[in-house]
Amino acid sequence: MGGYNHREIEPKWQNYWDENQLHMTTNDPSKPKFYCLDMFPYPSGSGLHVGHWRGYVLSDVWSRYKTLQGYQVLHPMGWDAFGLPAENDAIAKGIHPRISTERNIINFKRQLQEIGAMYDWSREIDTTDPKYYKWTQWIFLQMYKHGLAYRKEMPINFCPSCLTGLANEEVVGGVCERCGTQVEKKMLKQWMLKITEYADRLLDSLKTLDWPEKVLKMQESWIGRSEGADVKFSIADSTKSITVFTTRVDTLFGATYLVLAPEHELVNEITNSDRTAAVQDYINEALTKSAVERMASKEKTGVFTGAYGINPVNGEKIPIWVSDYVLIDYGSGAIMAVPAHDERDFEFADRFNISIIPVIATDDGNIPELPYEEEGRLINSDLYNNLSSDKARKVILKDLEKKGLAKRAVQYKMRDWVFSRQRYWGEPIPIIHCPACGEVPVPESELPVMLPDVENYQPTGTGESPLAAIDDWVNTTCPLCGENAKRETNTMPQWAGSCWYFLRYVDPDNDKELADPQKIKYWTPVDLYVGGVEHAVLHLLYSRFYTMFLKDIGIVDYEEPFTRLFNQGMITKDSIKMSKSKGNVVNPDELVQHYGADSLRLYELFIGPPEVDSEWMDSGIEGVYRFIQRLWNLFERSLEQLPQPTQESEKRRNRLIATITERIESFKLNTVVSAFMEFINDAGERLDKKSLETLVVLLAPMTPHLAEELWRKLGYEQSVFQAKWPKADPKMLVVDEVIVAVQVNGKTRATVKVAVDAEESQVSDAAVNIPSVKNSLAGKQVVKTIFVPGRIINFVVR
RNA sequence: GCCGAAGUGGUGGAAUUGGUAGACACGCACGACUCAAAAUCGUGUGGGCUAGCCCCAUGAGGGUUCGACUCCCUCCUUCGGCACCA
Repeated sequence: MGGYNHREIEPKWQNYWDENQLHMTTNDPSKPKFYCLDMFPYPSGSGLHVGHWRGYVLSDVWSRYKTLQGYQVLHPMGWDAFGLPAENDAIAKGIHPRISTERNIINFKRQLQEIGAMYDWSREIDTTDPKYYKWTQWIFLQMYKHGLAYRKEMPINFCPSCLTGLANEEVVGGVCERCGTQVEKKMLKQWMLKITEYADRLLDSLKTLDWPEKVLKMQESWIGRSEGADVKFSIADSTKSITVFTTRVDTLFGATYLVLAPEHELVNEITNSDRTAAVQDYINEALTKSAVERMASKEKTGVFTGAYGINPVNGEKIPIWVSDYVLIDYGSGAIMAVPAHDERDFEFADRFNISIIPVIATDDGNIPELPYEEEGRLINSDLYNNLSSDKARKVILKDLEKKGLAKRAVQYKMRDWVFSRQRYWGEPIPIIHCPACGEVPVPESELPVMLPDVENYQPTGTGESPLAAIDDWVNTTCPLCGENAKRETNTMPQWAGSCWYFLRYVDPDNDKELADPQKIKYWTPVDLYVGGVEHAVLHLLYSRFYTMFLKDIGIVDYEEPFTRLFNQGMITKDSIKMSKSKGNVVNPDELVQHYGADSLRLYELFIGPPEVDSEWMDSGIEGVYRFIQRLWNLFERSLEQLPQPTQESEKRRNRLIATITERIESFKLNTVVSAFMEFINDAGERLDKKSLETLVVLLAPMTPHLAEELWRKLGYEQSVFQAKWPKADPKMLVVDEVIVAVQVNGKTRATVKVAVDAEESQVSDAAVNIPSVKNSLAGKQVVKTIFVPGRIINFVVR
């Protein structure tokens, strides 16, 4: 007999699991499978803090729970190891990113092993391993061959600090998501992935996902589908025309001017000669402004081109302006402006004295205050007057369609994905540029295109990556004609490796294909995906896109990679996110040392509802540590002299099974812990053997080391994870006595203990005799009695 | 500005087809053990007063209901997302 000593038992069982390979994924096709995946981390130099652990504990609890339920569980871990921090480190200290990455991985792995997580390390993957990125490049080639990867000269978001182009998704509020520097627009020839081709599929199949509402909403609004029409405005005294996209065809009669984005290709062509100087000045100014400056300017700016368009519904001549409030990369880069019914147009028209014609009245026929953006009834619209907005849209569109002046159109906010980075530490894009043959994909047999060593990691900032300086790597021969050619020197973004990694875990060493089709079929898609909500759009959208593409080329047979998603909340300290720079990081290593991994695991669960942010309190872990000790002592006491099970203990035991199972299933893991605490508090001096056994198995997913130790104390020779998750006997869950609340006019005056199936009259008789109830009823007349069996009885009195 | 989530003791939180608000834990107080402390164990702990068979109380105000943390309306605060997307 001795006190609870985690320092002894935790290493012991970790070694045991290791030696007996208990965390290796089994291969028994007769069993149902469960694929439980963590978002793999970027192995940073700062190591893991208790906030990171929350998700890992959660997924581990589920993996162990499913194992106990007889599932064959795949629970792997790996490294999303390409990325800027390692590269910036390399620039600053001259350490090769591979060296620092390897060092960081060792530390991460040690920490993960210390929580006792049941990862199958034989399946560990690393996105920077050529054996892995060979397939990242392979997927790119397939996309290229299917016309989904293309190169385009375009103004992209460029971070002057990271010296690389960024995807739209990586720009948050006009600044670089990574370093917070204001991004600039820069014309660069970029590799793009045609994610917009999948826009509708990405939107539609959101419906099929068991994901947090919030994430679904974010993806939906990111994709930003809107339905409307392309309407053609011919240009007066010209053969050209301007097409605009609008969702409000019903307001066409109110269109009093047109606006082109400064970058619009027709601007120069249509500008009147006497306006050329003014227009040029305006464009030059607009183009040098950053995105932030463009948005920040309070006042609308613009310039008249001197040209006029013809409104297709009434033949009116309306002026054509240029303004930077129209975006070149949405719709056609041109709009029809309806100042009466659009706030932005109103502001602009007001400033430049352009006429404002209301064409929508409220449903009761009043002309509302302008700008009025709601729908209503048409006015000033010729033969369409009096139609509702909805009806008018259909009719006007139909009439214009007949004349070939409009057609139904759909636009998305989502843009194609800027896929190239001018950085070193990423997957080389497997393309060769040949003066004669043009872009030539590297033959699949020559993959991977290895990332060469360089002497200088410094980005050039010229639109070329540091790879461009390595002549013997860049210079190669064309796979088609054999003549001298050059390699593509851009690399892929960090997201590339994480788009498909869930597939690689099922067959990580395969060098013939991405993964064995049988294994893909058996294990994927992922049943439960656990990670932070910060990836709600970026990673999860890209990964869904990749999966749909892989379905189209026959690699997988489903559209969605992650059936169920769970976002764990952040753990804060002093109400702010933990970070090294804020100096508020709680290091798990010391806590493991002091309280043990089981206590830390338990506190990570107990701290609060797993999906919401929770504040870290050092005293909190004390509480669960004490609980574990009380539990341990209860075991020791009980084993000295085991009592026999009683009807009462059996009921409590079965109720515990039901409660714990239900709460794990519904992810109420904080209340799982409190259920155990209540059980122990009610247990009395000793527990019978059956109760102890049940308790140990139920605890095993949460506190695996402790459970394994106690399982041996109960006389078992095998791992507790070979045991079966118990099932509650429904007969034992029925209660025969309940406490019923007695209310008078809805106020609880007393409680009364009655048989569960007691009739109203019985409860009523017992209730009215309770002094406090009697007093409340005195001198009053009971007009109504509400009786909810097993819950309340309420006397309504007057 | 638009969309969404949340607001419960000193603290973290529990309670949902509307039915005893505050489980469980932290903290605190008192007691036991001890020379003492720590640890441990036990008891108490939403607020108020006139101390009861009382009143008030789930961000504020209203509503529905026999009964509201829970449903509806208005507002406040905090957090998250989007933001000149036509």
